[in-house]
Amino acid sequence: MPELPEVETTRRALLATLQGRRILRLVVREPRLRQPIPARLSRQLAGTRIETLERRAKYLLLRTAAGSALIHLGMSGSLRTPAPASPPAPHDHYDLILDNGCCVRYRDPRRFGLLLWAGRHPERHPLLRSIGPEPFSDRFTGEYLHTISRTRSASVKSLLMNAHVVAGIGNIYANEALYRAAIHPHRPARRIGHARYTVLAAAVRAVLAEAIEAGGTTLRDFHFGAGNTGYFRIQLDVYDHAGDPCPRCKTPLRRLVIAQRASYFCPRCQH
DNA sequence: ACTGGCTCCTGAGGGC
DNA sequence: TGCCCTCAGGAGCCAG
Repeated sequence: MPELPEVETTRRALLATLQGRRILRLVVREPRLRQPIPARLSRQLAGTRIETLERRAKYLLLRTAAGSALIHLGMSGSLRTPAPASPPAPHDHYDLILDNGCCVRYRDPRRFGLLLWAGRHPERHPLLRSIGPEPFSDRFTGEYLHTISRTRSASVKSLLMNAHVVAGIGNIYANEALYRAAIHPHRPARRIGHARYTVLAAAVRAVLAEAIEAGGTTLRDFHFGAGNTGYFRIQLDVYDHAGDPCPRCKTPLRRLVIAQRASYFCPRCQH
């Protein structure tokens, strides 16, 4: 499941392939993603030059001279550069064909992803407009979390996973960051003080940075992965480890469902 | 203004 | 071995 580190790794892997190239055409085999791929998108992209590939939250922004396309990988999406002339596999929904013959191919079995046109000011697009600060930005601090949480009754884990509060933190890294910060996922957000939020903000950045770093080391597999999903994982301390001993204190880790999401934590370390 | 529940979809994995 | 059922998850949307 692509979280922010996987999206960032995809961006880095594809940047050199895409930057400065002209798009010959977009080939759509299956437009039915979470929203349909707009019929006019092929026309909007054809012939235009790619300026850069950026990331905002878990969205990729393909910036071209004509405007930006918005790409989301959903739950099971991946972008890869298949070997020349390799036929599309099942769930390969679209290809971006470049002027040097390169092809960037999107695969997404569950079709939760998106490919949309966002025009010349993608930051104003409804899907991007109200997203919170990036975890690596100066705005994302303990003070920010403390301030925004004063009036909220939701759990701290729900707060972390709320894209309007902070961009790009999914279930896996929310669990891992809370474990590192020794905060119980179910604790009401308003009942956490400034100092602990500072620890949490640092933990969020650390766990994401490590995962991006790990992604960098697996870039080759990620590009051309034959048969594998293309995703990677850092060593996760708690996620999907219910019953295993806590790495810190050996107490068996527990699983709890919070807001429909599996939550893993150490009942002794986290409070 | 928030919050939790629902929804899209398919593949993996457990149980029998 | 094989079938069936459940579950997983990103995030927009909706109702309360």
